Amino acid sequence: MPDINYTLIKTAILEITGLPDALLVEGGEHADLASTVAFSLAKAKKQAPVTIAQELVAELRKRPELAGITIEAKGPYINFIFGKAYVSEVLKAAVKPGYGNLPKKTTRVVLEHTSANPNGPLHVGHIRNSIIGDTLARAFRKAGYPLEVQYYVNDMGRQIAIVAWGFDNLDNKQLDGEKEDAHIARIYIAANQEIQKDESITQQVNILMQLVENGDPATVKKFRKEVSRCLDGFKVTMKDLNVTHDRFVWESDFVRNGNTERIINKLKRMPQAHEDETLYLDLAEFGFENKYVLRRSDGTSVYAARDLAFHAWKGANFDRIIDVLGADHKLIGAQLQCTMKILGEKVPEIVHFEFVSLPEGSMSTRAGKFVSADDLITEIRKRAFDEVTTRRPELPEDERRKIAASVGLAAIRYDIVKVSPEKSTVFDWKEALDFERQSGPYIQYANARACSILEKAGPFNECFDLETEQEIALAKEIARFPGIIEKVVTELRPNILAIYARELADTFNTFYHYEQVLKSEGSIRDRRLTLVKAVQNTLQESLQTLGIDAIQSM
RNA sequence: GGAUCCAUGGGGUAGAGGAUAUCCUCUUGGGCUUCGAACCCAAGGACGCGGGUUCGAUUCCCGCUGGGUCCGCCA
Repeated sequence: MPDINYTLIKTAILEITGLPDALLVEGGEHADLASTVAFSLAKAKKQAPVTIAQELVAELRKRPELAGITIEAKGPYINFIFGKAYVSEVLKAAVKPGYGNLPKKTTRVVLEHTSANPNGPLHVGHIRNSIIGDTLARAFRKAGYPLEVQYYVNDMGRQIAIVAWGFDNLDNKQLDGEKEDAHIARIYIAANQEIQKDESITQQVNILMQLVENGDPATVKKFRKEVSRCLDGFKVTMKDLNVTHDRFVWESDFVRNGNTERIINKLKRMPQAHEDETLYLDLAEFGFENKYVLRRSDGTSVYAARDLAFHAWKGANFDRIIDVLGADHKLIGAQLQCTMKILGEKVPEIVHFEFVSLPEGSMSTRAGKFVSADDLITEIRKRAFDEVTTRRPELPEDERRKIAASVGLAAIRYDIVKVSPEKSTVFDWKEALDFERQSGPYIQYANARACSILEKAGPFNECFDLETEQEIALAKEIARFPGIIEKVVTELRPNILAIYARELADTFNTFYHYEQVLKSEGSIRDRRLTLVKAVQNTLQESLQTLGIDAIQSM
């Protein structure tokens, strides 16, 4: 949404009509902006909306500040079409590096994402979290926010105790070429099978959990070793996905440094607190029917208590807290928010995404039912390499491998980020491996094509005066980019950027097929090259914000 | 049982209180001695059901149906 024109038009309508809302809507193919105020004035003025629209247009046209905008009534709609000066301004901004960067902010943001339990490799559900989180992180940085991205390491949960038990009691050899996280999953799955057979093992696991909570050095060391190994595996996967964290925060630190105990003591004094065998909060007055347990009868803290301590710490160090969590965390997320609020602490904003399941049902690390992100990455690179080899047989192999890695990454990230977080999805190998058409590679291709034109063109004089319908349509699409970045960070919906990037590529492809660039001459060639430069820059900025390589050749 | 999210062409998806509902796939028909066909153009096909709010609802509210998720001294 073009800010200056939007504001001018809105102000003018409000002044003329005296209404509280200018009822501005997207003009679609009719206009750049439209207003439906004529409808709402109809009853008060006792006139037909069509008549009112015509009168308003006459008034609006008298306004000097709207001189550059074509204003016309079409039936009851008032349409605004922006002029050439506007388009020139857009182009001038869009050819510059960093187009779409928003003014620097001072609000310190902390964003937590992925935070998968270190008991097995990241699977295709976890990476939905990673990719939504990482894309949001990139958008926040582009929007000018100082940002820290954190991974919360759950290193003292029951699953880790089960892993530790498995390493102590089962055949724990790492297989040849087996990645650390895959190794841990294998032991974890085996240990769970043993527990199924022999319930007394649960008792041994409980003891391990008590030991770790009390800081028994040997047990702490054991837990930490396996958790670190698993994280090493995660880091490889995340590097392949171009996902980065600034800091890994360990859950056990919040027990060790006393923060958990401190927040529990504070919570004990709350009217909602109850202490019998366990310590829990009754949040019924806020609509939660179950107990919010903080401490077990054996005195150990549960996840919720440590999570509260973690969030209190985040609140002390940052102005805005954002967590990316799966739909399974909706209830505990809401309880966390509720508790932080009654404590008078900063309340985190939570971005929930719905589950990724397999055609045969839900994924489960414990049951060994999952598709690992590593397998997906391996497969897609293989396919991308074949595709690159078919299209570009003349390139040396290492270059084809590099392109395949970028294309594969684009396919995975785009496929995941393009879908609204609130939609649950079913993982499908065939669709995941299809990187053609409505995909990341499609957008990369548009960028590569624009790069190729610019390279062939050589030096040219920038010209910002566009003429044809296709040129102007493309410039207006380019104009939307900064507003898209703004929208992503205010609505916390990275899919908006994914859809925009695809639409920009669509518009460029249509332009490309309608208008000659290199074969045109003089100022026509100059202005079209300028436009190609602007769209290339915008595609590149969009792709980079999506965490996708804007490769120049593919 | 309670809570919560989702429901758009055959399949997958976007969108928004307003003008002819987006894109991919699919089917059919066109376009490469070309600025890169991982592309473009044309045609076909969809807002689950019932109420309500509104000048106007596919979009907001309620109910129903179907599906996901959650309701543990797990995390």
